[in-house]
Amino acid sequence: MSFEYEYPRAATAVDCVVYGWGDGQLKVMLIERGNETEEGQWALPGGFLKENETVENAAKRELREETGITYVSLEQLYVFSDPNRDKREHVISIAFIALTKRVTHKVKAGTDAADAQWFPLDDLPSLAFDHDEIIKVARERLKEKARFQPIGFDLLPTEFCLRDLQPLYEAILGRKLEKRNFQKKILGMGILTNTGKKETNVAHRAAELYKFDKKKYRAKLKTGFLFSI
Amino acid sequence: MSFEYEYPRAATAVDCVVYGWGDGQLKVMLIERGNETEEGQWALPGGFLKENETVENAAKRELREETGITYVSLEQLYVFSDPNRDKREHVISIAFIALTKRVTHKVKAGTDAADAQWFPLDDLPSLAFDHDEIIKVARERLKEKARFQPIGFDLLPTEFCLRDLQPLYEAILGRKLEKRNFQKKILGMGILTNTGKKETNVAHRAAELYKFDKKKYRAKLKTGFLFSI
DNA sequence: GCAAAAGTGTTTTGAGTACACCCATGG
DNA sequence: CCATGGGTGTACTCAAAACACTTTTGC
Repeated sequence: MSFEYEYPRAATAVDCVVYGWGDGQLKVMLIERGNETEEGQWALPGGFLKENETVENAAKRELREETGITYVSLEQLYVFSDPNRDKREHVISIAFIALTKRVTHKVKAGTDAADAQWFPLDDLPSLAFDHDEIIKVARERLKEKARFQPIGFDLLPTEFCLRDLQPLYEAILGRKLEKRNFQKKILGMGILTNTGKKETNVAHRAAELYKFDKKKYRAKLKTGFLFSI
Repeated sequence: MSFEYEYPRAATAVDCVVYGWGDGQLKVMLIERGNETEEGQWALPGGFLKENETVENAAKRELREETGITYVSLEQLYVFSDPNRDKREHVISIAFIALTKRVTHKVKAGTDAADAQWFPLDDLPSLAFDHDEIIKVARERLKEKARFQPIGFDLLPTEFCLRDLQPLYEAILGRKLEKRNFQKKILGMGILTNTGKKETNVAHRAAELYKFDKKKYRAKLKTGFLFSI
């Protein structure tokens, strides 16, 4: 079967930069390409847009199919359209950033992917296509975004302590933060709820566990509040 | 002539939300569609991606062809990919935001455009496709972007006075600013150069003319400086 | 000289910074 | 009872906000 058009068309693909947080490091999910172009190379999860599908749905679908990852926050990152970015032909890629809480969940290689694995952001293998470029752009975006949007909570478990949050922000922003001021700022925003629970299995005073309160956050937004680190 | 592919492909288009500043108002450039789908409707300048062309170049080309606008700052806005956004078939649109200094320049309708015209942002005609949605997203982006990036200077002539800059920012941000504090903040940033020249033809004390100093701005950025209004 | 808008001084407030300290817990 | 890290108090600094004032210019 084949499809005919009056004018030439570039193929449309989606690629996802999936961030996770584990072992005190930012991580990115990569797949090892199966029986296709650039076989055996590590690459971002992604694939071609199907008929009558939004790019958002394509990204969700590919992520599920190739890595088993499902509930994540997805956001458009950038469009990469250099005619030579894919050796085969002109393929434009709509890149997405995804944030996930579950770095330890079972990752399952699927369709088109020989393997799927988390890699520390600062120790990545060589990548297929222009995916190193995509990751570079994504890294910048993550940093910018973290300054003014509460994305830290998307990378941590639902309940977390401030001792978990601070190193995460330090990793994203690439600089040290002062404990006291970080705590005052975050708690002072009034967008966290104290669960009353405490950390367990630590050899010192247990930290309190908080939850991000999306309702409070949205309400504050409407009154001109700006999250800012 | 026709083009055949193994799988179905959506068509790729680009659309530009071009902002201008004139008569104390934010304006958007629209074209009246010629001999095509939705003929006679007003729409954003844009069109289909050509073979081996980046989306950025396509946007530049369409802008030139349809409106005669050339040197502008262009930036990716968002990808609109609802399968029903175009009645004909699945067309995904890569939308761009463009800023231009020259609201009064000669606008020339060209290929595929019966007419091209500036419209005040708050008094737009009904639009083809999902272009009202695109403009809505662009409006939000402009506001966000203006908070932390010096885009105001892209909308004003190279030389301008603070009296011009302030109402522009008030229009973009949708709120009044205090004269003294605005001036202190902008000049305090150290990214403007006083040209030594003054306003002319005003019936009161002439304001000093400034230039945005891109070099100074870039240098400051490296030292951690953040533009912020 | 008067109207109009440019341009400047100054106080108050609150957030960000830096540093020092007390508290709870496991071993 | 001590090491470890959680949690708190507070002085200092500086930018943002609010408001009042002086200066320049055309008519």
